[in-house]
Amino acid sequence: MFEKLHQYITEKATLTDEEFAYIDAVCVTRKLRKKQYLLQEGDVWQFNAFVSKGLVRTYRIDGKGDEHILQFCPENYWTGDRESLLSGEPSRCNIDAIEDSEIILIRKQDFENLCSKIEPFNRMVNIVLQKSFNTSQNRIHAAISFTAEEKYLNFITIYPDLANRIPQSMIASYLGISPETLSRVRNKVSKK
Amino acid sequence: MFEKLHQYITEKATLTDEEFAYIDAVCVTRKLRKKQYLLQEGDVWQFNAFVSKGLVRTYRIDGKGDEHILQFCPENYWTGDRESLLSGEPSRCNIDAIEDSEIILIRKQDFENLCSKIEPFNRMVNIVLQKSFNTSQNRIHAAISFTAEEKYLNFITIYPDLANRIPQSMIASYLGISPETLSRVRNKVSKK
DNA sequence: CGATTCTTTGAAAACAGTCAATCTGTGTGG
DNA sequence: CCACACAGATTGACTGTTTTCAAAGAATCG
Repeated sequence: MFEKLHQYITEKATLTDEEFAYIDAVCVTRKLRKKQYLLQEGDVWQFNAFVSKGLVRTYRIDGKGDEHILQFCPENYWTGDRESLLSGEPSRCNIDAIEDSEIILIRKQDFENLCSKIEPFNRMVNIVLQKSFNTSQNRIHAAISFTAEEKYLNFITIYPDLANRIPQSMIASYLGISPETLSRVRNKVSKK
Repeated sequence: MFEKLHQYITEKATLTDEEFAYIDAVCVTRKLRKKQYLLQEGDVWQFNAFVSKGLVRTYRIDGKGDEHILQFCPENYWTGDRESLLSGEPSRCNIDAIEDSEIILIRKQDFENLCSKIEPFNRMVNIVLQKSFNTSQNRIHAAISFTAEEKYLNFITIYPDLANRIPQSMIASYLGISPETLSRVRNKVSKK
């Protein structure tokens, strides 16, 4: 049932069978069809979510109704809205599936129990969080330093696998440029 | 000696005198004059750094030699380069003082020991990290969604106190716009 | 003060965004 | 299996924003 998550954890920490059993006991699977929501703006997000299959996106909608993508999350990565999770406030984000996906959900309280009960799990989670932070910092650097072309080239070198799975318009949204500009940039780049 | 840090911790966790003593034992103070470096690109960063007084900035230098500011860190916040700290690789960042500052440094290993020895400290650190992540996400949203004017207005509403302590050119660098554009934006805003 | 740095302002150029039309590919229903 | 509809991508022309470069004007610091 939770093989993907076991495999993921095994690569990063050493757990006993009993500890894996603790984890399994609090995991819930949710299947998402393409375009289906995992979280809608206004709801309170209460989970840690591990994507075991597929691909989801997190985005916000601005005053003009435009979407801005904060995160793409493929299999073997964690997603959710940490802001709502931490504050208990309604989320400003939406999460939905770009591909048919499978998500493993662990409730906030259960997750915290796992962390305090299973020290290697706790360490793993902490390192994942630190890496997420670093990833964010690097994205900020790209967003404030790069031209549209550089943003695109950076994206496809960092995420070569994702580039083919995501509609261009969403990549544009993620990079903070218009779909037309992205199209032109790609055209220009391909001519080199 | 470390009153500011004690005060900070006391607001977020409950520790015994003995636990405070553990912390004090691994703290090192460093004073920084304005413009002095705390970290230079190429060096490995090995600390968690608490700013007890003053204001520092973290920035990177791009291929053209331009600076791009990743973080402003005033008193009562943590700074450093988590990327280098986690990987052990040389840092791509510089950290220097915008004002004369006092920094409390805790070596990586000592910090981890504190975390495992003092559970409330560990929890506090984890929450601070989560909040830092959320702050980053919000900044990404601003960077990819907002116009220059919106970025500036957002900045001064989020950091009203910092706005006066930081040269405009640095705010521009932080926002990813040119100093001239920021000047024009401010002019325009002040006329409303 | 004088020197340096920071900020402002103007004009031109580069860049990215918008709007509208066309093209492409995909999937669906007849 | 084809025709059609639909969404996504491309292209062109235009607009608007932001950058760049240069110069002048403030502010700051020794």
